[in-house]
Amino acid sequence: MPTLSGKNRAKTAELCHALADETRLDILDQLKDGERCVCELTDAMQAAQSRLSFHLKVLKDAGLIQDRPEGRWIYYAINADVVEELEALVASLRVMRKKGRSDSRC
Amino acid sequence: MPTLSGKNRAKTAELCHALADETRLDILDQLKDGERCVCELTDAMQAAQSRLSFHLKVLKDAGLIQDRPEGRWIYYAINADVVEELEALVASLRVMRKKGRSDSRC
DNA sequence: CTTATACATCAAGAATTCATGATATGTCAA
DNA sequence: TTGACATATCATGAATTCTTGATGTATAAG
Repeated sequence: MPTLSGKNRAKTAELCHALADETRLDILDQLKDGERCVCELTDAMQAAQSRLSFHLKVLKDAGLIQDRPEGRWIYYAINADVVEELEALVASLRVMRKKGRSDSRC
Repeated sequence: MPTLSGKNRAKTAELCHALADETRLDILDQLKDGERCVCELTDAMQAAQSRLSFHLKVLKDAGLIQDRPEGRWIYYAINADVVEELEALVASLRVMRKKGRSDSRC
């Protein structure tokens, strides 16, 4: 579970960093409807193969996508579990309704 | 509304980039329970003032936080609207249940 | 066994991001 | 008006990230 504070904070930052690039958002948009192999992505997007490979690795290292080798191809798909964790993370940002100041002062 | 594709994609990347740093996650964690001025954050966290100011600007430019000047202090708070937009964005990553391959091929 | 295809990885450089220390701006108090 | 405090901004350098083109590896077809 990625969290704002504590020992998982670095993992949270890594997850968000994986989302912080337009090429990678494009990839996720392509994967939204199901798995795709790299050559399909290369066709659909305007990106050199090594560039795609680089970004797929960033997404995979962050845990956002999974790969499934099949013969000569490797199929990538969004990791549904991590998406649920992301939802929990964003939910933790919901502002407390009590606008209450703390008792600290400068 | 930040989206995966289309003209808001850059805004989405900016939002996620703002979340992709441990110092900024710390700041958001501090703001979770209500607004704080910079000096309170400086006390609570282990960060030089100029460093905090830099990261507050990143968060503010991305729309994640708002500021409210009051006398000599500036109070920062999480922007609830943007959090809701983030929730919608993450929801759009939910995997379609039909694992169906598309009709494309390599 | 040779060749083509799908993909990963590497090396080098450009661009961006971040940290730090110094300086600037504005507000309040004495 | 002088000085202290809260905060922003700037300049510099270090570190990280991204792109590109070249090379490596595995698989499959002929």
